[in-house]
Amino acid sequence: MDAESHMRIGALSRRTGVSEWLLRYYEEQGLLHPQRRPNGYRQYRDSDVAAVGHIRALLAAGLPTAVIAQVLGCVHDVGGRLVPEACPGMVDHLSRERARIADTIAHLGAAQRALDDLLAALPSTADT
DNA sequence: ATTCTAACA
DNA sequence: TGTTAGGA
Repeated sequence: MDAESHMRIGALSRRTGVSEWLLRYYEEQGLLHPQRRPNGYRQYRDSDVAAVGHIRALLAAGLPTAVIAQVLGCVHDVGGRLVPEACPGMVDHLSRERARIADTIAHLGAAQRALDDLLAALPSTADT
């Protein structure tokens, strides 16, 4: 019932929907560490399919690749779930990152309201 | 056919 | 980013 436990870049690309180009980029950034075959081809493990999913999730969270590399090293995959593992400060670091984003949103909201006030006070636009 | 690295218009 | 060259 087990699918191929190893695959080359093309197969991983199809299984994840992530381009080969991006897959190589992830490796450059230290997010994936495929083994190499004698011929130099990258050999990915079945678990890399899930790993790519995690990478995309972390990327969607706005984390820089350097941080993602750290996080991946502090996490243990249990049935698709990311479980923190012996890396004190990681969850805290992520929480502070979250707080920083909330702060940025607050500032943007204030800027938006200020612009709304400005626009409301401006003469109506009647061009033609 | 597939992948690899490197380099270019 | 893409693409192409030149190999293995």
